[in-house]
Amino acid sequence: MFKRIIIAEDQETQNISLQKTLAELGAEKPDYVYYCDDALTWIKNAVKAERPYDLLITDLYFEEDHNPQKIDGGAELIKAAKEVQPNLKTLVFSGENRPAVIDMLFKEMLIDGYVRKARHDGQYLRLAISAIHNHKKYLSPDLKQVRKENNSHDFTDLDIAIISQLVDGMPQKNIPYYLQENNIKPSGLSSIEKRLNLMKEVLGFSKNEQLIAYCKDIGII
Amino acid sequence: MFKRIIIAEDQETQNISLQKTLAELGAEKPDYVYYCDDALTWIKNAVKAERPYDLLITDLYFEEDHNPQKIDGGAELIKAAKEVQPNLKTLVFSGENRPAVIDMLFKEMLIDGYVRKARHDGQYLRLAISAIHNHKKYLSPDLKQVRKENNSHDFTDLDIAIISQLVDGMPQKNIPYYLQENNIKPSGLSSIEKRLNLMKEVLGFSKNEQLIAYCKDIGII
DNA sequence: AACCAACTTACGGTTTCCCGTAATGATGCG
DNA sequence: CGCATCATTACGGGAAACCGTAAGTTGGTT
Repeated sequence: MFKRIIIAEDQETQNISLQKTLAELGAEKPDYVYYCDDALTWIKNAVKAERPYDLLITDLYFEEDHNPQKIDGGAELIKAAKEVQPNLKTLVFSGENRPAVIDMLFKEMLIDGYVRKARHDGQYLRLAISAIHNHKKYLSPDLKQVRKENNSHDFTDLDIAIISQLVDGMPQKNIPYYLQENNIKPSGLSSIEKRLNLMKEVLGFSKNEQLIAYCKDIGII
Repeated sequence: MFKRIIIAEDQETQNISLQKTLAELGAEKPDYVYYCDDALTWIKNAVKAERPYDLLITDLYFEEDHNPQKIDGGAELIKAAKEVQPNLKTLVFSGENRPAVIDMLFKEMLIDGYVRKARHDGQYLRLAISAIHNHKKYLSPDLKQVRKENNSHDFTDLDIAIISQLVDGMPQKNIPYYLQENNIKPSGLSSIEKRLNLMKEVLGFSKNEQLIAYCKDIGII
């Protein structure tokens, strides 16, 4: 089993139950912090002291408070940590269930496991840690289902840019200027209209208002 | 301290940490369930056995799985539980932070406390349980801030009807027919336009899309 | 270079929305 | 009743969005 584990999780009760779950697994008492910056500091110090961590368990999203942070969330923390210690194993533990986000973590951040905060998360945490210890990847099973069900539109960067601009109050006819300035490729007004039409058609909507509400529901904005 | 507590929380790790937090408070070992229906069953049985619970701690949203439930979430559970046992104290423990939703819980469900799953939730849980034990209401402080900032518009039934229709895809010009059928008073197209303008002006918006996103954020739709 | 296919943009007519103004209706008070 | 005030509705010009079609671009193939 892992000797040295560090937990980055801002929610007090989650942090406690993570510690308890690890204890049941026979892991040594893990270190735990409530801020990303602290996590990186500890990881750096551990490397310097030649007692590096074996595993980082981190949430994705941390709430802001009166303690401003340089590192914004779990993804950035993983990136920074791997620069200090490339061989560090990483397990993400978060409520996030959007496939696009989780795919990115595995493909770009090269994380070793993802467990979603959901019904059987304790059990899956144990499986994940065991799998990672055996140099395997792990994804909690509740996410594989979501992927099948989700027969919905795949939102591209362009789609999200358009919707974000609408939500920010930009008139549709002015969005082309914004897209050009940000080097987003199709930037013509017709392309924007076509894109909006496609999204609404696929989802069975007739008005932008419906689309905005839907995007809020599934959390892409 | 409370003698008999029941916890309804589907997330395994949260459930564990709730139990641990309660144990630290000197409460007796609470009962805990992972489904709303089970919670109600236990509450009913406890009443029948004349050993009723003193406090119900529940999440708001429960994930669906292969175990279909009659009771959909924490709000319905509270309503059903109070029909069985009107004097039952209730504490909601959820990630929800939309003021409209939480206001509804206090005003309509008459809950005794709300603690948001966030940074210091363990500490606030202890304060909440203590406050409720002393027959006081409790709201975790991270939410009071949100409320102060929220210098917002007071949405009338008309406002909500208009916005709901837009979100359902009704063209603005057809909303008067809907309002007449439902006996909602000002139903002229001009009144609808004026109302939308007022809402947008107060909130500093220029487009309906912004308004929809805002209403989703604060939870009135 | 010529060609094709797919993508992107431009253009116009129509509908809807926006917004200011005016007319109508309801209510209260002397 | 007459009048004032406020809320609601009707109207019309102009702007924006919608939608189909045509023109232009790009990238790959022969």
